[in-house]
Amino acid sequence: MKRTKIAEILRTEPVNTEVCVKGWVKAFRNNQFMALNDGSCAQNLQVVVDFEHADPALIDRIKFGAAVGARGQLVESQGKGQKVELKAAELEIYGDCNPEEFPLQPKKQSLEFLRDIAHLRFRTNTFGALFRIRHALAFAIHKFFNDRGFCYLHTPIITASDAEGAGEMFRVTTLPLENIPRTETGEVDFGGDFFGRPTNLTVSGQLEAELGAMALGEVYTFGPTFRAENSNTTRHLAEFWMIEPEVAFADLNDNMDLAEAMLQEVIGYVLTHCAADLSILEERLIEEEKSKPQDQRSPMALTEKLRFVVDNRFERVTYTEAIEILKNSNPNKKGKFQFPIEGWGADLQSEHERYLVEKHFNKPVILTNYPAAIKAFYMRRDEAKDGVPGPTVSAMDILFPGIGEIVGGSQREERLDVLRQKMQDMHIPEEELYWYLDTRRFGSCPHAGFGLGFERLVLFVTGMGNIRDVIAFPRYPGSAEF
RNA sequence: GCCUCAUUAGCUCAGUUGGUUAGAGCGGCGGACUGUUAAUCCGUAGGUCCAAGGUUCAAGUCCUUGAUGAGGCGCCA
Repeated sequence: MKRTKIAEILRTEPVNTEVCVKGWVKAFRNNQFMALNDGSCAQNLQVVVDFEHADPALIDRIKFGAAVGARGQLVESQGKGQKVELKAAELEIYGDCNPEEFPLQPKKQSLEFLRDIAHLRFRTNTFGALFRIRHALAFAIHKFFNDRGFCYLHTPIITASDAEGAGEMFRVTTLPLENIPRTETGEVDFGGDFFGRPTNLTVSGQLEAELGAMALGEVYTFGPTFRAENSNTTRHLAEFWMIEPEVAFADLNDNMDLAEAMLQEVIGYVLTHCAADLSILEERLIEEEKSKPQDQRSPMALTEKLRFVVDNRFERVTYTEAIEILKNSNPNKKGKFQFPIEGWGADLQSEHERYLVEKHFNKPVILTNYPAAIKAFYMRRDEAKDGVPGPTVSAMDILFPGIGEIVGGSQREERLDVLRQKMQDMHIPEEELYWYLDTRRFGSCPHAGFGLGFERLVLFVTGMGNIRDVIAFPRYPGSAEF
């Protein structure tokens, strides 16, 4: 008999029909009540076993974690806690699960322990909910761009340019590491390497996305991204997924509008489509925060926090205005900042960003028009402005409470002469990026785009604390298990 | 990479000023019960106290080094 997914059964409640379900045992109470979960939704289906007439050897194999199939009548439940249940006429054990060896237990287990058994943590309620939400977010992002006529562009994962300036890269090579070929001058001879030149894993698809936008108009990438930085934080991964839209004939304001609309729409999608999964994570968070002192608990529950982000405009502030706010802030005056605000020009530290987002504005903040000196070469130089001490670029960073920077983007420098000058100033070799400069030579136009760290978005939406817990198999310094 | 903290049963943790035989809850196992909701009740087993050195009559406890983990910072998405 064809199996029906539990999500389908709980939605349609086909009482008094015969159904077949297959899943994993979440609990077996009273020798009689099996809670079965097949991953299609957060809820379990209660399967009632006729223990008086069933084979005791079979009953004995119904253990936490076992894979089981059940066929029988779906009936209204006699007990409280569920509307319908399955009266099992036939049971089949697909895979036994020895409780003496199975690392998971039907109880709360720490996220750190579960990270060590990441191949099994999908089986927990928390990670089941989390990965369904992660999927919904990914889908909502594609839907958002598709609805607006964007073209999904697959940019290369292996790249030969190391001039992108987005951090340390992973080298890709087929050269024998135990016997590296050298040139006469002793340098590594990449002539015999697979691509005949040094190559790396991509740190960004942006430059290639710009090429696509210069013809397709509106494109976005959504792919794996790699950074070989020795970053040990709850917000960094060596392998993560990034969304990078790029829009022709768009300026910084269009860019901000797009990013804000996208974040609000995809979070809204999860609120309407993943209510049960969200409430599992919300409960988990509330439980976890019970052990924290009152003043360290979040002021809003998870769904309330998400609703707030969806319903309120993000605060848009220039870097120059932010410096003024920070300079006059209480923590700065009282010397509470580890890095005091000296004046215009320095990059903001995370304590400053946190103050702006979590204390001063208490909502997502878009910081714009940063000093040119602390931003990438491809960002568009602004016109000089009264009250702004130095040159700035049309950059924007979106800061979220608890996460920090979730989006980084800019209007791009479309003027060939200005771009070449900046590359020269920042020692970026023109010959390596001739193809990038060609877009400015032939039919250049104003355009803008941004990068969204997908795991940071998942982190925010699920309320998890560590980015290593929102990707199935995290890669970070010293860790590439599974 | 830097700073702080942690590592004791399968899991989560307690362990006093260095002092006899190392404790709990949950989980496991055995049994009872049988409309339960992380079922309940009774019983029971389970330990290289992260590793290696050191101090001491005596180390889970103090010191040194290392490993692993967590949190913070930097880099950034």
